[in-house]
Amino acid sequence: MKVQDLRFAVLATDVVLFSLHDDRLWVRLITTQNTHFQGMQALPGGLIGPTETADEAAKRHIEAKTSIASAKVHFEQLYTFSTIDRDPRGRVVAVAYLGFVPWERLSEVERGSTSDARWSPLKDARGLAYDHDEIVKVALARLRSRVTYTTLLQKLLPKEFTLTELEHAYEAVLGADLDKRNFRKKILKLDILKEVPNKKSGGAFRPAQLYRFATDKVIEIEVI
Amino acid sequence: MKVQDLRFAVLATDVVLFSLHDDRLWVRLITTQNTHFQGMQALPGGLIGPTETADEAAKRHIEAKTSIASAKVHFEQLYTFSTIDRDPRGRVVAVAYLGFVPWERLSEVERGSTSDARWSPLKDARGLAYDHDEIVKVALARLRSRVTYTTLLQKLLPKEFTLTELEHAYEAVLGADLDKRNFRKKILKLDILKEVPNKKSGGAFRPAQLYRFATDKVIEIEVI
DNA sequence: CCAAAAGTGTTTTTCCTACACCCATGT
DNA sequence: ACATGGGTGTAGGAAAAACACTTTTGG
Repeated sequence: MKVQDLRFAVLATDVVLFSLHDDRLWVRLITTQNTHFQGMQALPGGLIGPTETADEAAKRHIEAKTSIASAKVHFEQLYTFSTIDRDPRGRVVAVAYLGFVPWERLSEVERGSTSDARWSPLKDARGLAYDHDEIVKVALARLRSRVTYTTLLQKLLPKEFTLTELEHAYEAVLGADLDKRNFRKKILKLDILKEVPNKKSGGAFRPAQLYRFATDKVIEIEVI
Repeated sequence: MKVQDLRFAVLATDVVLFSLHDDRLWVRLITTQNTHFQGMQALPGGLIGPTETADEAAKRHIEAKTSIASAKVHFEQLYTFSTIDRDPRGRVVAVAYLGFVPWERLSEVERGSTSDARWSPLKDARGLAYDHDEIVKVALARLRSRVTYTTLLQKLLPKEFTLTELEHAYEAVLGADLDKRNFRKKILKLDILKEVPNKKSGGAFRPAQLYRFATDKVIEIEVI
């Protein structure tokens, strides 16, 4: 076997970029240029270059394909998909990533749609090109799992938030209702939140205390 | 950019193959052939071929490099390492796997050492070639984490085992002592074990009840 | 003063923890 | 009969679950 023959595969990355808005999970989708999947929706992604890591490629393609500043996005490696015929153009091995961005950090243009990219409610994100339905399925399972034993949700929330907003975030991701009083007792006892001086007066009702996470790092916690 | 330039990387797989024996974790190591790491120990692994998935390559190399039948091994994808200079020979992206094999299922030759391959206590597995120290570190963290919320340990135990053996397995992996009575109550309440009719009479003491896992599948459980 | 979400406490039940002795067997 | 690991119960404390009313604000 010649060295050239060893380099048979193209390396790519695909990103499942999540945001949380309107008590629902959203995913950023693009319109694929691949003629085999004419006009279909797909996950943003692209090739990994000779001088960059998979992480760097994921960040680069998020910027290029979805017009969202990658500095706002928290990335985690998800899984590597290496099925032989997953791309009809040839052998492409994809290192898939999870991305998380707080809706509140997005600019008007980043929230918007173009003919090339848009936010879609997660539950409508089906019928995607390639094996991207499968990737989204794995992504959601990983997200749900990690949310129960880490502080990953902070990457989907603004810096400051109310306990009700945090509870709704858990409910949206887990697809389950939580008891308000028990949730508050539990989350405060974990000692991962800091009260901030300000309150959020959102309308014709009592203003809510704002909190932030004590650290920017995603850490392991007791199970929610 | 020409198509040939896109195929710059060699794809490889490395396997952290664990076994449990003598109340300790062991890892299968090989002697690397790479001249840059002359005579050093490394994880078993090798190139991914044009007509196989990463999973298939991991299985193939475990057979070829460590003389252990891959049918006995439970594989899980660990992480993909894509640092640019991780292999001095050129760009190699490695899809790393965890492997688990019950010591009791190994044949005499599979348990043994050759000049090419051997079992090493996990805590002695340092100073490995490439970035394999790092891969082992990630592997142990993943193993410890998964053991607490899944039935993964079944892949390191024989089909039938006593509760004491199961407890010792948890203690070896987690590096912590557990209370015998509380452990038994907890694990039995989870309802994942089946009593089998036989007992294990190991010597000059009361024979122990044998159990097996109710299912071969690794499932999620409450935290141990 | 009304609508809307914020915020709070108690009781019951379940689970966790700590801890020590008798049992069945082989030699 | 003794040495060895197998096997069991209980009490006290902590955490989980279930559950409803008062507070604060804007309109």
